[in-house]
Amino acid sequence: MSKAAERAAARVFFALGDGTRLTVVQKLGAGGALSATALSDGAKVSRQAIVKHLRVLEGAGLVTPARRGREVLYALEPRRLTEARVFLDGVSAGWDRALERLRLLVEEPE
Amino acid sequence: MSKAAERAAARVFFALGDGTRLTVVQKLGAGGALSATALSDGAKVSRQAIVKHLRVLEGAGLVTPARRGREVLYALEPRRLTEARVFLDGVSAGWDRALERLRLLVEEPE
DNA sequence: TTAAAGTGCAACCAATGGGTTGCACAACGC
DNA sequence: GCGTTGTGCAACCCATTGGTTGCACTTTAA
Repeated sequence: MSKAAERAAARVFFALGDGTRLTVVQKLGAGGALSATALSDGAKVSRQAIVKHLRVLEGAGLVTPARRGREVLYALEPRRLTEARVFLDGVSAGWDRALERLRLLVEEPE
Repeated sequence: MSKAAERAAARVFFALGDGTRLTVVQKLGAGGALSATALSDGAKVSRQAIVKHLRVLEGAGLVTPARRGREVLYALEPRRLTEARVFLDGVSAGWDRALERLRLLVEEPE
C-alpha cells in the first residue's frame, strides 16, 4: 500500500475517531444532507464546534459542502467510507494469511 | 446503535487515526505477533513512543499482549477490525436508504 | 426595509497527544 | 556470575485539539 494512500486512510480514521464527529457522520448518513446549524441543534456543543468538526471531515473527504441559499448543506461522501473498509479488509486478509503460514509451519515441520 | 458501541467505535477509529499506529497495525497484520522492540526497529520513532502507541491500540482492543519469556508479543485482534467495518457498512447503508427516499420524493411527487 | 436566520472569521483557553530522555528492573546466554 | 537484551516507569516538552465567545457579514421573509 502506497504511503499516500496510508496517509489518506489515517486522515479518514482520525476524522472518525472523535465522538462528536462520529455522531455527525451518523446523522448525515441517516438523514441526508444537513446544515451546520441543523447538526448542532441536538448536539451538546456549540455550532462553531460543529463547524470545526465539519472542516475536519471535509479535509478527510468524508463530507462535501454545497451552498443552498443562505445555508450550507453537508453531504456524506460514502466513497471514503468504502475506501476505509477496503483498508481494514486488507489488514484482516494479511492477518489471515499470517495465521495460515503459522499453521503450515506447525503442522508440516521439515 | 448504542452509546457504548458508538464510543467503542470512536476509540477504534481514533486508534487507527495516527500514521505511526497505522503502520504498526499493518506490520502486525502482515507479520504476526511482534514485540515493541521489533516494531520500533524500522520505525522513525523511539521504542517508548511505540510502546505508548501499543497501549492505545490495546485500549481500543485492537491488539493483545502476551508475555513470552522476557519479551511481550503483541498480536492483532481482527475482531475489532471487523466491528469497525460493520460500523462503516451501517453508515453507508443508511446513506443509501436516504438517497433512495430522496429519489422517490423526486420521481413520484404527490 | 428591517429583523431574523445562518454563516464566517478571529482570538483565546485548557487539555490531550505524540514524542523524547533517563534510569531501574527482569530474564536470557555465555 | 555478568553482560546483554528487552521491558517498565516517570518526568518533561511542544504542538495540536476540541471547545468557547464575540462580532461582522449575507440572505431571507415579513
